[in-house]
Amino acid sequence: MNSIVLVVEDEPAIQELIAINLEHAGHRVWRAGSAEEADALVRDALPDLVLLDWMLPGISGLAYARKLRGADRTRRIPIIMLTARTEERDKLEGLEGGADDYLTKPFSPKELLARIKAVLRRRAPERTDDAVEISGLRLDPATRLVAGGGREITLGPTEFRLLHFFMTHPERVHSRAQLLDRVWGDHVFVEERTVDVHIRRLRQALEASGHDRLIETVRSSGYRMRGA
Amino acid sequence: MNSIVLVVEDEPAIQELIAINLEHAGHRVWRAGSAEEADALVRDALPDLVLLDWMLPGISGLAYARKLRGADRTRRIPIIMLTARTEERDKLEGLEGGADDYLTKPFSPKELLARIKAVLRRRAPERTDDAVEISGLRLDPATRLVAGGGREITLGPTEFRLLHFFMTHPERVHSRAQLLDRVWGDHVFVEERTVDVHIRRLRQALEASGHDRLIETVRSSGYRMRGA
DNA sequence: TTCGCATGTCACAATTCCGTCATGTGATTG
DNA sequence: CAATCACATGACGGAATTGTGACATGCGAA
Repeated sequence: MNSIVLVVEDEPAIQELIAINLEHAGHRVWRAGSAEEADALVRDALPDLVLLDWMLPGISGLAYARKLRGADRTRRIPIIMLTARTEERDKLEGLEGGADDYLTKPFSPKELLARIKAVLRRRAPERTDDAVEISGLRLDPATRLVAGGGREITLGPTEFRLLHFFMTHPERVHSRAQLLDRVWGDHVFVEERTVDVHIRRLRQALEASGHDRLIETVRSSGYRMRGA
Repeated sequence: MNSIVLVVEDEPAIQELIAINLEHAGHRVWRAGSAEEADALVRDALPDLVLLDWMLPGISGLAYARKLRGADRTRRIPIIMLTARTEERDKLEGLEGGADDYLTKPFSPKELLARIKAVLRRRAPERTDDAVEISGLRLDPATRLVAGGGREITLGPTEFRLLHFFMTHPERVHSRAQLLDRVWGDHVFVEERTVDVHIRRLRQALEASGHDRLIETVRSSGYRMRGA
């Protein structure tokens, strides 16, 4: 797993409790006591997920969620809202604000971790280290091994991440810009054509087992991996 | 076996009983009558496992478990909780608090030892003294002997621990930071590249029997031992 | 003390990988 | 059918990463 989670919570005791549990589960934790603090952190680098308290001094959690959803750079970050209220009304409002999930205090650490895992899997499955398999092509992040029909396949670091992303997001067409963003990462300045070259290298590596046909070119749009 | 076990128990008779049993089984035992005492010991050096009484004067066992889990330095230490209660609720809470296992008083020495062994095997198999063998390469912690295809292999202390760790965690990729953490141990201020040098030394030693090929470099990630 | 071994660090060599470009190829359009 | 467009491919120089030999240090045994 091992994701970076930004915890935005003004109550120190609760922040601490959450942080401890997350760290125990192998996540990296950034802490913020307010939306303003959180924003300062986000400006530097993007977390993989945000745990956001509903009630915050200054900008409210809900408002901050809207802000994150509003900006291109942060739109994709999964958000889980924390709240003491249990009313259905709030839940709906929270989800409308753009949260991916919603947790009512008090909650058990187990539940917290389960939700995080679920949300990450839904929104960013390439960040988990579960092995993926498609049509006899198997990729295992933990061992960093790729095998096609039994035979082992060697990939460079970038091709590995690229394939991992494709396999965790099959069927969908990804533009070069999207791929650069999600495989190369935030804040990179690279020619879009570079993607083509890496696609080429990936296909070449997959040729041995015939899995290169899984990577399809969608003219004038981008690339897509076949899921079956 | 020969692990260092920290026993945190306020009742002297029980502490004594446990300590004697553990020592008889070949473990080194540190004793503490409270969480505060335990903490003083832990500050100096890390035990391999903590036996933690649920009810303690001052900071409770559960709270202390949380604290251990909260700090980077102590997060990985296996914890077994001791309690007089048998209620399921407590058990769950204890496990959530981060305990690896849970022992209800009264328990037999045999059971205690078995649980310790099981927990160590699960959380830190490199701390048990079971012999390991992979592809004709055999390492026996008890006798500190390594043999490759019949021929004996001599290793320095660090290379031995490194190989032991690899053999107890095969296939997985380990980053240099992880290796430093788990092979070099606590309180190390060592360059990451030092790992490379020891990998080199280990490979050199394994060359004689051809087992050096089991240690693979995973560019941009770390190293991995082949399991078959 | 002196010797030998183990260790950590460095500098440099050897690889591998990456991003870019030039050019080729096939599809699309007018 | 020619012009154009989008992608494929091969090559290349430089960047990044890892391998390797050498050395200083520290520690314990002789």
